[in-house]
Amino acid sequence: MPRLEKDEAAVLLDRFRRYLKDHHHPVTRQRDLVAEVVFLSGGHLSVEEIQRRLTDQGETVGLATIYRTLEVLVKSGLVRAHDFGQGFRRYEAMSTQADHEHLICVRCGRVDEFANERLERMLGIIADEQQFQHQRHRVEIYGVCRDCQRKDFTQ
Amino acid sequence: MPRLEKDEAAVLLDRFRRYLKDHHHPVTRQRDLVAEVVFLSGGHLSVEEIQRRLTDQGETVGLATIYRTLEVLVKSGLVRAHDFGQGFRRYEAMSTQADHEHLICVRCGRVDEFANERLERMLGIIADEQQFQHQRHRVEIYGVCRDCQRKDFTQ
DNA sequence: TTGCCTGCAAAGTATTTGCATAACA
DNA sequence: TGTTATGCAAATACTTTGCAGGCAA
Repeated sequence: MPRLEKDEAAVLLDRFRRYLKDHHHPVTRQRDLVAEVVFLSGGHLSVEEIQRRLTDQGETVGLATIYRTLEVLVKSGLVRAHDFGQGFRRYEAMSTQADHEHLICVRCGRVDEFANERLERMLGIIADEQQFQHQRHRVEIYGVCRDCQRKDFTQ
Repeated sequence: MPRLEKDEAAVLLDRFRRYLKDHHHPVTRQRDLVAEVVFLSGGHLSVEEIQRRLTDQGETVGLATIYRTLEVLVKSGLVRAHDFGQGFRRYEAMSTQADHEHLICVRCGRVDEFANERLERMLGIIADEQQFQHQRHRVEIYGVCRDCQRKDFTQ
C-alpha cells in the first residue's frame, strides 16, 4: 500500500501553494490545512474524515470551505476525486507514483490499490478498437479483503 | 451496441412476474410498466428518463414507485444499477448476454459497451495475486465517443 | 485598498420514508 | 378480506450557493 512520505506531502503542499499564487488565488490557512491533511494521509478520505482529522488537530474549518478547497485541489491536478458508489466522494493525493486501480472491500469498505501495466495497456488498445478517444479510466474490483476473509475463519 | 429484442424483453418481463409471485409480491400495473421500459430500452436509463418514457406513453407512475420497483428489479437480478459519477444512478437490463464493461463519453454522456474475455480473466488473476476474494468488478473508460470526435472536425 | 475567502445558513439534487388510500391475490 | 403497493409530501444525505464580514496581496 503506497503511503506518502512526509517529504512528499511537503512537496505537494509546495506545489499547491505555487498553483494558488500562479492563479492569483490567496494562500489561506484553511486551504493549507485541508491540503495538508489530504497529502499526509495518502489514503482515500471522505469529506467527513477530513473534517474529523482537522477537528482532532484542534482546527475548525467549515464544511463549505473543505468542499471548495477540494475543488481547487482537483483542478490543480494534485488531488483526484473518486466515487466508489458509497453515496459520497473520496479524495486521494496524486503522488508521483504510477497509475493505479482500486480494490474495494464490500464488508469493511477498505480501499486498497494495485498497479498493473499490462492492464493499462490493454485498456488503451480496447478503446482504440472501439474508435473511442481514451482520456482516463477506472477499474474497481469489489470483493472481500484479506482481513475480512480471515474473520470468516475465526468465527 | 447490443440492444434487446422485443422477444427478450418479453422473456425478462415474464421472469420478473414469476419472481414477484415466488416472493409473494403483488404483480401491479406500475411494476409491469417500469420493468417493461427498462427491458425494452436495453440501454442505461436514469430514473428521470424512465419517468419521461412513461409519461410519453401516457402513463403516470410516482417517482417513489419507480425507485421502489427498481430496487426489486435489482434484487431479482434482472436489472443492474450503475453509478457513472454523474450524480445519479443508471439502470440496465441484464440480458442473457455476456459480461461487458462501459465506455462513457465525457462530452455527451453516451454510454457504450464492450466485452473482452482477456480483460475479465486478467482481473481475476490480479485479485488472486492480491489475495482479494473477487466478487465483481467495474471497468469504465472515459473519453470522447466517435460522434463527438467527428463534431470536432466539423467545427 | 481591493478582491477573493470564510463560515453560516439556506438551497439544491437524487433518493428514501411515513402514512392514508388503493389495488392485488 | 387481508396484505402489500401506491402516491404524495416530508425527510434525508451529501453537496453547492448566497451573503455579510474577514483576511491575503
